[in-house]
Amino acid sequence: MGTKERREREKEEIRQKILDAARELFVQEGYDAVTMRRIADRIEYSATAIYLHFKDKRAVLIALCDEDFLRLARELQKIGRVEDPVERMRQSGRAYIRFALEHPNHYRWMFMTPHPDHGPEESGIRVGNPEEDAWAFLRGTAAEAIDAGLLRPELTDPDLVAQAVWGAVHGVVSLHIAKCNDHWVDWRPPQEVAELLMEAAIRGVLRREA
Amino acid sequence: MGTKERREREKEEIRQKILDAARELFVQEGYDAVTMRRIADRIEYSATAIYLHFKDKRAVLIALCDEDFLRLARELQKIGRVEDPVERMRQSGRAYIRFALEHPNHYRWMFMTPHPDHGPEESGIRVGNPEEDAWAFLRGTAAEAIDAGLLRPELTDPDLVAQAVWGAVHGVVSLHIAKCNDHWVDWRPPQEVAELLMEAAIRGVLRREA
DNA sequence: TGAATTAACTTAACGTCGTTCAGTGAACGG
DNA sequence: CCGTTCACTGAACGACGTTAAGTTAATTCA
Repeated sequence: MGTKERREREKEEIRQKILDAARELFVQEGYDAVTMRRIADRIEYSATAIYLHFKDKRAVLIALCDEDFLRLARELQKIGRVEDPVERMRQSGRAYIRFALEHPNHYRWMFMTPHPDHGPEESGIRVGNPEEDAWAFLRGTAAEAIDAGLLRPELTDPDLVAQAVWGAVHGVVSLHIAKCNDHWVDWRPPQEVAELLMEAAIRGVLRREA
Repeated sequence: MGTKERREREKEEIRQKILDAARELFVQEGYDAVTMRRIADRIEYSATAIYLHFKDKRAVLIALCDEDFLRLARELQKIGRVEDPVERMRQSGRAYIRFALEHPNHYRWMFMTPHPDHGPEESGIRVGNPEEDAWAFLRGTAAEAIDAGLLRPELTDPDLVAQAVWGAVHGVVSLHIAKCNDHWVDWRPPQEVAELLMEAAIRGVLRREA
């Protein structure tokens, strides 16, 4: 009587096939190439079949990037065991930038594209769990730095600090992704720019000079 | 015998009408609302008429934002007379953020959307002229700060420094534009985040503490 | 076993989009 | 006054996301 279970398993398989096809298109040719019809072609189904597994195209993309939010969180988690919160932040920044440069199309969709009301309810990630939620990891690190008295005394809001740190690395890397083909500017490697900015910001945020 | 001149004048007028209609749609309803057919409706022409004045939709958007690059450059120019380059940079950052928050749709298109090979040749702005080119203004300010010996001695590349500064303000403001509807994060006002980050970065980049 | 139900899937279609092409009619030049 | 040029239009093409109706096969129940 395991027919129901088998059906669910098969349904899950197709769901994953859709996501895999979408990811291939997304990575290789970018957002515009991810078309219901082209996804369907790759998995040898009709375009409308996708609607049996996802509400609409947006849901496909959200599910796709859920997987990548998880991957990002896991990559940050790798360096979660660094003792000094400031050093941990530095290394998180580097990992974040590596992630963005390795998956620019995903990064664009995840962090450079507005998603109307994309609340946690539509996602499978548990908010606040640092193993799944990269933001919780960053915020937690900032809070640790504050609690350990490492930062200047006027810096007491971990959200504010974490958002500033995020803004710094995001700014450098998203500028690079959006405008690296812009010939107005003589671009420097984003890693170098980010290293400079992070180092300066950290120095400016620490309680005393070393 | 001024018929040719009159024709050119009329053509320029329609071009401007197209841009104005496109801007209205863009500001009020965002990128997706800017449709050749909807632009045409507003100016009471057929959609194909637009192609007599612009190569394609992309050209309309580029021309539209050219005007806004100019506006941004002019707003920066207003504070161009601040003596101290560091203070000038601080105020430029604030002006930049104000611009982004006042024109989020334009900002998105200008700085958060990749434009394949958008070189200066397609634009009417003269590269390097700080009155028209905001990037030249920023880079120049960074160069001044370096030349005046205000920055730490290892900072010798004005491009690197200027790109870091740009990255900082861009990061905060673009994160806000892209994700302010994201309920995962308890967002702080972008002005506050940017102020914190800028102040920290500046402090970390100056040669000595005040 | 055979009829009824359910689920997965397809085909056809709608309305939108950017863009192209074959006209049309008025203004212009000789 | 005739031929040309010019701004412009309407219909059309192929793509898009999405919906509705129909088909087919597996499952359930009598």
